Amino acid sequence: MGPTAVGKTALSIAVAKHFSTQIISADSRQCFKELNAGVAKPSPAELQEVHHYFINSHSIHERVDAAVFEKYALEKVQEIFAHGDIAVMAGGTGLYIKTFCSGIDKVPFISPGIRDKILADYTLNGLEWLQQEVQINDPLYFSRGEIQNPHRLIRALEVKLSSGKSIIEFQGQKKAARDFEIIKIGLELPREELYQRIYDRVDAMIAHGLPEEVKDLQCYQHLNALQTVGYREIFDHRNGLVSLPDAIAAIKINTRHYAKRQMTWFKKDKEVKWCNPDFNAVMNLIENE
RNA sequence: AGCCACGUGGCCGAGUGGUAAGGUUAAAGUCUGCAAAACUUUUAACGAUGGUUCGAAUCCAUCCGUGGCGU
Repeated sequence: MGPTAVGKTALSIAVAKHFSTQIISADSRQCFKELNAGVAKPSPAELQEVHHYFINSHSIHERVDAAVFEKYALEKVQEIFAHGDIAVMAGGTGLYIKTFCSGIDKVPFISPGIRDKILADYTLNGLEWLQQEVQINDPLYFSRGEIQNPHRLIRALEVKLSSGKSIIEFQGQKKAARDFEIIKIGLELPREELYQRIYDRVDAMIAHGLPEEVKDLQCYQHLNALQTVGYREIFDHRNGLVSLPDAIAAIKINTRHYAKRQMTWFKKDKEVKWCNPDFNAVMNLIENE
């Protein structure tokens, strides 16, 4: 794991080849086959070298979330273990990695209708309405949860309306047990170097046709999968809100913010062993475990 | 060397006499079903000098700077 552009892809391929195994990507955007120029997937040649799961495996029209990933990745890791002892996971989506490693609290199934209704009402009536609904229906969450955060409020509300119970009652369940060992390795670079790599990557994405790709996806700009750094900013440009140079500058800033959030997330996990994105350094960490 | 306008935090920007909105950047952080998402916190400014006034970012003068017009 590690921030975007730190060098996870190349390193994970080297490690997977060393162990003659395969890779499960843990990236919430690279799984979409419709997204290419903006999400820094492994190249076709790299995909040829080592088999990757969760790359191009889903469509932007499907719902993909942490629970979907958990189920998918657990299945695939068993397939890999059928042929060997070691599997490699590589990615930057902290929540997905966490869910794979220790599970996610089980919450009863929620019918799609409930969520759609809440979303529609929220879009129409705004945050205050949402807060009121949660206050009325789930005072427990309202007193303890993040009441400024629409996502969390919507989640709390759908769980309450669907199950009759507060989402808080479902939280804090026992961590899932896994029947394999996990070694967590974090890749890091000095901030300045990482930022330079981010800038270079963004310029490369533009050169490799991100604006054209975005053009073709514009009719899907409302989909969650398109709420993605690189795509949103170009949508803004295409919608006449900003110039292309300004959009590119915004992509660089937003990618930096993203990288920072990733580092904040990963740093909290004390099980992570940190090193530079260097093959020998990583192999040392693995052998010491 | 004349006329006009302007000079507020890194940037944008509100504020015409009562002690400085907001946005953005930057920094730090939160996180169990949209996570490349969403959210939270923090820092910091009235060009300079002098004057009027109980009180000036707001009014006056001079200077400095920027832009425009003129020459």
